[in-house]
Amino acid sequence: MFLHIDPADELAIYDQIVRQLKFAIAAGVLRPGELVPSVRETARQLAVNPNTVARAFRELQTEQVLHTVRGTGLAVTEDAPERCRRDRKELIRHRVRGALREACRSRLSVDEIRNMVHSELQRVENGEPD
Amino acid sequence: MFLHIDPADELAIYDQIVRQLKFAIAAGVLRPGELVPSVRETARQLAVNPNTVARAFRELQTEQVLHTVRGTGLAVTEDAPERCRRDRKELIRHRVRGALREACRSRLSVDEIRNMVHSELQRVENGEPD
Amino acid sequence: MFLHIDPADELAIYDQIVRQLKFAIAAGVLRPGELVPSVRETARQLAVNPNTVARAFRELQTEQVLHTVRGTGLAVTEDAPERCRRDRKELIRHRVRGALREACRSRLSVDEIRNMVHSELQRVENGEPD
Amino acid sequence: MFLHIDPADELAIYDQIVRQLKFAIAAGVLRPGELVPSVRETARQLAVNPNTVARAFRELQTEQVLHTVRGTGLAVTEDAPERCRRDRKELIRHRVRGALREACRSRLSVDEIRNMVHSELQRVENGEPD
DNA sequence: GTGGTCTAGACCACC
DNA sequence: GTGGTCTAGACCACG
Repeated sequence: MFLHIDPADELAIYDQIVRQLKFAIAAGVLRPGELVPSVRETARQLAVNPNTVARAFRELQTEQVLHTVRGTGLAVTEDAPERCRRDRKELIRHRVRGALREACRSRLSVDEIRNMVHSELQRVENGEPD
Repeated sequence: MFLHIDPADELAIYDQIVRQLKFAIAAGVLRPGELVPSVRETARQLAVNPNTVARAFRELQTEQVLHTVRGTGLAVTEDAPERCRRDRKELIRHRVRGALREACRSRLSVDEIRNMVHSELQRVENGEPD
Repeated sequence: MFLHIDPADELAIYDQIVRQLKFAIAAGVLRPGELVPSVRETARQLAVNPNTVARAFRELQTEQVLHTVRGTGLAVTEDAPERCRRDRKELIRHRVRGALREACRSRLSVDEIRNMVHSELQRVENGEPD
Repeated sequence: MFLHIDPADELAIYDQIVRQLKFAIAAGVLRPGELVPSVRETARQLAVNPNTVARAFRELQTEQVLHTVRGTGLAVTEDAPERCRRDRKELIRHRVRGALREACRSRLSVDEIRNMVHSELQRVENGEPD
């Protein structure tokens, strides 16, 4: 299973599911044509409300990342990987930009920002926890 | 006036006020002992409800950044600057960390992350818009 | 239901709610992980405005006594009992100290203070009314 | 000067003045017939708003502790000492009772309350600060 | 004039 | 259903 929910994350649960599924497709873990686990099964494994999973999958259908296969389930679309790779970069870029814009607004000096970014980048590379 | 509300910001209005006031204190624009503009006056200038401003100020009181001077108004506490400078850094660090953690989860390569961060850092330094 | 509002109490309604909830947790009536009654339900039962209850609960969140379970409600945190027991004692101590300090300032003799405290202590033990 | 204002006290300034004046009369520091300092002079010495002092004195007149001496000022009434001694005890008793009632409501055991009261009583006797 | 409390009712996102 | 935010407007005590 490539999904996991972090209840502490400020992101909505359905959004965590959406993103992680996109990331999995972008990374090639899930390939075009493959079926994703059913809403019920996913909800059970993540221990979340089925409505939440359904909402995530609905959103992915609207974005044409998933499509229904009648009587069978939901499958990854042909051009999902391309779409997801594009999205992935934009999502991250948007978040990075937001963080840096706030750093700027707070009047931290550019050097302070640089140092902070570098130290945090190292933490992340090393997989250090909070 | 050092406050302005950005309706497009996803942050709650009261939280925008809280942060900007802290930033102003951290930057020395507002000094210990000074009175902040009254709730009503601030609400008028920002064109928001007085309750919203009151909530922001109340929060700043529980964080001991402001304290009431009875019948007079709200004043900046003696050690607010230190507190605010500390808070500012932690706030930014938390946000940067969140952005980088998501980048990591997205399975972007470290190089891609690095490049993105650097290009965004330059944008911010140059004050380029969205 | 472990909450009740005393309109005669000089304490603000939201503060009565805060304290009673803390006392209930300190006493083990409400245990970690349990959901507290919803804002709307509590407001209905106490016949006060939901905003007032929400304010009380919000305060308990900033004190880390409650935490939100998204879309579900507010739950008692793991270390709330310890926190509440500590708070309870400090709250009472502060109030007792205030009373005795005023007694002292009033230039009542120590013996008079002693006697008064003892007689009041007995009243309270016996549950006598005002 | 027998008056001093504690800005940290939760009691209103005018009430602090009222009580301390009563306490001074109860203790015989101020005697019947004596003039109290003028509103202006008192306000100057305490560094508070003259309105606040005026309110305190007005209240003391209503309670017949002070009375106006035309063209001269405010004087302590004949039976003020008796009145003030009675008031003093009731004020203190009320406050002590309030503290103990809250202690009781908090479900602290009687022994815990006893211990706390005794330790605080000693602190006060020794004039220890907060 | 100031802040503090409370009510009433609306709208939102999330589960 | 849940909590969170915001608006509107009232009332209070204090200085």
